[in-house]
Amino acid sequence: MCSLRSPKTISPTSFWQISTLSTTNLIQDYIRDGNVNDARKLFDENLTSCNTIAWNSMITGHIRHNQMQSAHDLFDRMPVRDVVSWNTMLSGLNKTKNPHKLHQLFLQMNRAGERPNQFTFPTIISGFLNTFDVLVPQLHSLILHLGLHSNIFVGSALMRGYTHLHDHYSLCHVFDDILLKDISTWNALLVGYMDLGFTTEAQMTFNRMPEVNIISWTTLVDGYIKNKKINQARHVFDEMPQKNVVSWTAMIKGYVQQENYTNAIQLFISMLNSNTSPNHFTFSTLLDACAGFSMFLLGTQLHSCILKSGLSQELVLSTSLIDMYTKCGDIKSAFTIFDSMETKNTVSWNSIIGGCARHGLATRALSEFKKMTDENGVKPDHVTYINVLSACVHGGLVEEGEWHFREMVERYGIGKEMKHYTCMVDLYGKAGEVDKAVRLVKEMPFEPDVGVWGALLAGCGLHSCYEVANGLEKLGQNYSSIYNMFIKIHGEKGSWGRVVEMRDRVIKKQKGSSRVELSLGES
DNA sequence: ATAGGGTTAG
Repeated sequence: MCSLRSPKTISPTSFWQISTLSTTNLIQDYIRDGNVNDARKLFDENLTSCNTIAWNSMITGHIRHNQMQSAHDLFDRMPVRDVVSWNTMLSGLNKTKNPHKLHQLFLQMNRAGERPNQFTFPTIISGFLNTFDVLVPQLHSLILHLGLHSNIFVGSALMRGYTHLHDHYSLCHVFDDILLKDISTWNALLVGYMDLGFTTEAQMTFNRMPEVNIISWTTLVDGYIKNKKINQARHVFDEMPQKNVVSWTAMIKGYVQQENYTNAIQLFISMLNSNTSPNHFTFSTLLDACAGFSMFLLGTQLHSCILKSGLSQELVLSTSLIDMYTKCGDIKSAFTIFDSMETKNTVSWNSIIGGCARHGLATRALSEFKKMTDENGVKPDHVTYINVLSACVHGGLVEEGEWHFREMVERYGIGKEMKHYTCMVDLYGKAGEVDKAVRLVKEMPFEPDVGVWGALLAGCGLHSCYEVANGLEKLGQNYSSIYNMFIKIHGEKGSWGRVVEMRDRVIKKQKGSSRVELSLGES
């Protein structure tokens, strides 16, 4: 018969165990309530008696509050790490979107002899997507080796991985390997089929699913949109038993992509009428349309809606608004929003610098860039430099442009992309240094695209470099839109025979020309 | 104490 022990019979060791246990429980309670500070205080006070569970809980608490550095410090100081400690750290790194550190920690885990389990793989696979996609089959073989392939979470992660690799066969294979499938598993198959362009298979899958939820419906709608079948998407959308903000936004986005603004706006109004509140995704999508097509009035109306909705502090939305205002020609409003932002990220700075460049405010663009990097310590990315370089183009600042072109690589390790070369070619071309532009095109590690040719020829046209343009003619003949530039140059020279010849080629080749061609040479 | 599906910005 078991009875409660009297305090007298408790030995020092069990006392120790009890106090450890209650400390651990208290820490867990604090963390569950979102109170990291008190948890940490208790943890520090009882540091020597804390067990691995207490350490792990404390790490989880820091990660939940985005205190990755504190989490890392604790992890490094831990006397004993178990698989949960490693998994928790991995998921923390995954949350902060740091694939390289994630990769390193995973390798470290293996080196330390800790065997990954069913919690490890979903985290690392999702973190590896877009960066280490190639490792998916290797991870798969490790998973098979450890006998984790039938796990539902591991399987779903693998399905996403193979979708990214466009491996239709393995996608189905992994799906079949999952023993007990739930609705998320089926949804992952839907996404996979849709992303790989198998709309029929996706529809068939949807039809034979044991149950579907609003995510399955939305996946189907979005999948049809991604595969450019807007009418099918709308058909499914109309059939939906209920809709939420995500499904409305997906459908609106579909129309925006089709440049069907009438339907997009009508749908937005129906959405409001159905008592679904738009969120920042919805507004962002609509603002993007306004920015792309200079719909200033609609843009300002959306701005009012955003102010009323209380979403105006959202970083993404402020950035979309800045972009809309600069592209609609109202740089002043753009700055008003920009200056009122509490936190700014790289994209926010990019949109204001790009806005200045577009408005010909080269000096302002460059001073904002200085503020961004030197005063605020925000790291520029490849888009920042496209904007900085195009500001230099507008200002005719050749030497400054060259300097930034070098700094980009040497100081920030950003690789030179075609767009950056296009800016430099444009910069040299406009400044009359056509020879330098030609040299740059020749030493560029890419096949020049239509933008590079356009920039180069615009430079030739501007400075009447007949000889250079003529020498380039053969090279650029795959691009029909280039011919207009030749017509101008030949015309200036009075070579009317060549003009007529070119014009004939333009007519022959320019069938189905698009907006892109009209905007040649502007970037 | 740790894990997976659908819509954002240049």
